[in-house]
Amino acid sequence: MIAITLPDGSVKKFDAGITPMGVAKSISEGFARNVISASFNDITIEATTPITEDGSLVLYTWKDEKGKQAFWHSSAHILAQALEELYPGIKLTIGPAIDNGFYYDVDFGKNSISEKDLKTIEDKMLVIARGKHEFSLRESSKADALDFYSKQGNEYKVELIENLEDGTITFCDHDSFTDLCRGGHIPNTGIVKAIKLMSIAGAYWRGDEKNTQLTRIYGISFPKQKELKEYLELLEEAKKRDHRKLGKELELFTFSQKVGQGLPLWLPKGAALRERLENFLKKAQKTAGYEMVISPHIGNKELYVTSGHYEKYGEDSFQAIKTPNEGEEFLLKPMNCPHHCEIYNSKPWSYKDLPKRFAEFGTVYRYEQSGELNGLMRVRGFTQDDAHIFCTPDQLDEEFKKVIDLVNYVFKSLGFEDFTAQVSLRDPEKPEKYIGSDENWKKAESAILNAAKDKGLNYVVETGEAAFYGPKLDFMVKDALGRSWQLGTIQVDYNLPERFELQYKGSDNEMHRPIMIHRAPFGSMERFIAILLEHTGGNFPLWLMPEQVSILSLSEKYEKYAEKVLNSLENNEIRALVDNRNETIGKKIREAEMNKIPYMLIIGEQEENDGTVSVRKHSEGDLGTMTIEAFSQLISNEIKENSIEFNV
RNA sequence: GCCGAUGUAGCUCAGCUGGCUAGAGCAGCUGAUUUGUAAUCAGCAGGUCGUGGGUUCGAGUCCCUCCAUCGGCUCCA
Repeated sequence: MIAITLPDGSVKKFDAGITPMGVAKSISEGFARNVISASFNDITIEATTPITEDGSLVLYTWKDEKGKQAFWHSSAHILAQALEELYPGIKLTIGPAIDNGFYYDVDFGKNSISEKDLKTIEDKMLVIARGKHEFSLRESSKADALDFYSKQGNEYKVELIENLEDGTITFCDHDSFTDLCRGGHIPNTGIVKAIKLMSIAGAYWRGDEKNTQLTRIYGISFPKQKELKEYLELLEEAKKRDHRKLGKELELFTFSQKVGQGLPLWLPKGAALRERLENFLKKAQKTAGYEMVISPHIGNKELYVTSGHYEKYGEDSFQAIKTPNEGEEFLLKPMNCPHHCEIYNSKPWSYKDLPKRFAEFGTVYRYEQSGELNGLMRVRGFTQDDAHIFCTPDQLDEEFKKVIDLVNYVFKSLGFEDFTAQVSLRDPEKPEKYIGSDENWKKAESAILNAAKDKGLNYVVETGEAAFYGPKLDFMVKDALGRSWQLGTIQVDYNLPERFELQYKGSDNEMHRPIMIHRAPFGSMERFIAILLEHTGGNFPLWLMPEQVSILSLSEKYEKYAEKVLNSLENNEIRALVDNRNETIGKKIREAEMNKIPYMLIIGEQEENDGTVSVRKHSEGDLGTMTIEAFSQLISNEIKENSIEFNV
């Protein structure tokens, strides 16, 4: 007999060799029908794996993340089988489950497939699934495994196996198909009822550009047809919140081929929105002791030779600007920090002057790969809400924490509750990728980790993700499709102060090196607004709205009164426009609704006589009649309720 | 940059296996209408079908080049 501990803490006795499915059945037959995967002592196992010792068992259904992973991973096996049957001679590589579905990377050799072929593959997969073939894990010796794939000429699987230890290698069989696999499957293929292959993409073997490019097929599957339908509808809904679509509809920004790809043009409403965001941050930064500076869009080559960026920005970047002066070169600035270092260097400093916090909405230009450009999310010219803090080593921890406070304030004010913090450290195995001493890196990394812990941030640590000049703390937010984007960033830098020979006089009357913190709460205005658009669907907080109120006159007869209402609102700093066109009120309302105007004021004879306005709220409807003063109060209350004070 | 897809009026889209002057709705303009909570009516105008080549008696439709956009990969200061 063995003792099995269940998640609720209860312990049950079973004969050795009981399977998770057996345990599930002992709980209830109905529950057992839904169990598709399990983990034993925190190791994922099959629902059919016999258990031979005491331990704790968790059973997973489709509703659990782990269950979904097993489900999708198993679906990848079905995809692989379908591909092998349809395209004999292909080489399979890896096929994992991902957040939303699964993929399989395949080497099609000389052949290639296109999206037109997906339907055929899908149909084949469904036939396999309906066969209700059981997945069964089988151990194999390393020699046998190598032999199996060598015979097939599959160098990818051979490479994978070579990196595995003998005795830990398993294969998974179902139907006539077999694949190298460490496990984590559902009991049989029949549980997969609905399959949709989403897209085809190129993906490099082992994620390295130098390797062969494989064909990646993305798919998703569900235990019920209805769930697939719902998922596809969800994707359609997400498309409505696409910032590119909303940006066009709300006339916020545009792109022009003549201007160049990745170079956004801000339209009046977008520019106004952006200015409002900038002012919001400027105000908080003033409270936090920042000073605004301004630097030019280009800098002499020498500036970037000093900073170390010159050699880093090679042929894959915007090229240097030449002048009539022989040998003179300027670079379009890819970042603001070198300029700010020179601002720091404009005069000598005492430790009593520090910290100095120089802030600038600085526009930078980077030649991002064409395939990487994406609306406002990733562009070639963008404005960072940049600032550089120059401080003494003693001040570093506190300054870092203050920046976290500022970022928290910004995110909270704009309703980004759902973000993750990521601490990016260097890859200790590739020191050649980074500039700066080992000792300084260690100091900087621990400063970040301490601050993140102290501020109670919910963070993950990513090794090898650091900037080449220092470790960083990034704030990641998801877009409408669930893709993660970096917004705010805080980076410690020991390198630039060294390169620019920054210094200050300490209390000991000796010269010292300050430490530099780069930080940008928004990250960039472009990406931040893109994410804000996708989160709000264009229904920004009232204080940010380009147009807060639309005054809709019932007919041209009420033009005078409309103007009076407008003046009165403007006196209260409410942004409003009059719609005095010769159109029906229904049409004016419809257009205002579609333009997401927060409030509509309908005015006609009655309102003019009573000195009132009839208020309609976006997507909510009629709020009734009130005086202009009462309405102004309503607006200012709403703005007040949704804003937070920033204190240091 | 690489893999796959897309590119027709300001916007959203139709145009089947190549066949006469390329269509619709919305937006725009003109006129009528002066309106009570999500589209008033009528008329007009608007496109060298992303670009450049090619195949063909004939190309929006087929082939190639380039450009841009989208989904991924790689990269990311």
